[in-house]
Amino acid sequence: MSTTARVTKADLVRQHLDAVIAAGLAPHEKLPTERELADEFSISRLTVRRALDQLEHEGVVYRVQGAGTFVSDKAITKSFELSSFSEDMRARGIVPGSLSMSAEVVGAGARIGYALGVSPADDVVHIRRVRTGDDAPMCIENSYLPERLVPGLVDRLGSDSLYGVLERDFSLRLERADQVIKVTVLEPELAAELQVPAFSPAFLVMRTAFDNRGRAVEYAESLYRGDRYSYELSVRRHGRHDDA
Amino acid sequence: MSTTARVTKADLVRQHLDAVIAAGLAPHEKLPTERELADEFSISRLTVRRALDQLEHEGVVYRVQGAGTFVSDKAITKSFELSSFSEDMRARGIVPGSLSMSAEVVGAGARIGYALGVSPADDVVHIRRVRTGDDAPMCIENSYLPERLVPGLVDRLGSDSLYGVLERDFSLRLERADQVIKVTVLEPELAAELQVPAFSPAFLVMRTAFDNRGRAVEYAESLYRGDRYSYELSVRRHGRHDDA
DNA sequence: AAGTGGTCTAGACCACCCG
DNA sequence: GGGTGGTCTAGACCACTTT
Repeated sequence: MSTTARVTKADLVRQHLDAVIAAGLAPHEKLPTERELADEFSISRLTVRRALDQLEHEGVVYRVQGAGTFVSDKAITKSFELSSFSEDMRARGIVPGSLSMSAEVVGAGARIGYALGVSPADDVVHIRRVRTGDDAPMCIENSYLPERLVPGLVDRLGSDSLYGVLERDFSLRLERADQVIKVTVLEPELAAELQVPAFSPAFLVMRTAFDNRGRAVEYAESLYRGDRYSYELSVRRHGRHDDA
Repeated sequence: MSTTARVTKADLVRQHLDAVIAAGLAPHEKLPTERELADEFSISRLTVRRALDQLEHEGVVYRVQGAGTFVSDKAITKSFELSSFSEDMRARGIVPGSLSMSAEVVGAGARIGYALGVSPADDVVHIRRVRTGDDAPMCIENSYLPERLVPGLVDRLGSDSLYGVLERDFSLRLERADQVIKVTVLEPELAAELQVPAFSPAFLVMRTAFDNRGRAVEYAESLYRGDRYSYELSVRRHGRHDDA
């Protein structure tokens, strides 16, 4: 089904602890010690620690040196992830859809070329979509991808998700994205497409997505209607032992 | 000076690699192998991997199994971090300041009490500030903290940063925050405080910050003017070996 | 086939918290 | 002082990419 997805021992421990906590461990209750878990699963302590590292990273548990590992106080809103529009909507319990789509190959031009790190004269695939959530217009999205990385993409765009096509047909897996989020007000034409009053406030999101080799694969500018959409994200303190 | 801040061997390797990359390694250039670095520093490979884990996490390098570790393509907009307003502004090269501040102890009430996980009848410290960037109003911020966690806070609020006081006087270190970001338009009174036209678009940010034990320490509602402020963040694909 | 990163082991010592 | 998490070692085998 999914793509390789090797299950490690640390994964098994993490899932076990997820289940144990969900089954009824209250906030601030103590988990088994790392050495106990290592014995129980007949694995090394380091492997147990990798499982706990991830749970701590997600805010599910916290650790106190010399004392133990404990369940965090609050149920966590899932950490912010790179996700497609469809995944994002489903995670919110909204049914995603698409009103219209057009795709064509055009010259990159200065702005798009700069964002993707290609020459302004290079070809890019331009995809424009109006996305819906529960059948209401939600977002106008303009995506641009270097044609060189996705030859023939325009002919493969069915009703499938763009990210699905990228992974299946081009072995491109997006790993990271930089986003800049601004607020704006909608010009009458765009407001009409989103079925909101002219000059309504909206999010303007500029996203550059990169694959596992750090290559810019997609640059997208999206307008989300402000009355229906919100960003939810979880941030952490860094804690590098640096200076400056 | 700082708070303990033990320097690990992994930290030294990371700083070394940071410097090497900054000194002139181009995107997609190959770093030394993990085994070479382990020999060079006379440490174990696992320790080298911990340093590379962090650099990969920050988007500075990427790794390809069977091939090597490489410098990422783009200068990274630093991964999104929990930071105070002052830190945030300084990171953007803007001088932070404060126009006005008021602090008082009030009853939590339903909404604030719910956000902080305390009784609506409990006391909270309410801090209202108008924040400036390069001497222009940037943000109106209303913060609420459970009085029980920060007794006497109102008397200790000088010109110091709130987060600094929390750590120094109360040993509260904020580790994580959940944020919801919406767009809104500013009522005339608030617009006047931010020195923008009435009904200008703005960010409305609701943030709950937690300490290392997962206790809600601060709930804040902030209004950022939309013409001067933008969110910049970097997101990654998750890759939990889960399902559902 | 050789080399690389990914996972894992069975220990060790240290720093810290608690009874 | 005993137990806990934090760091580290010197190996090992596997999966993968490259030549």
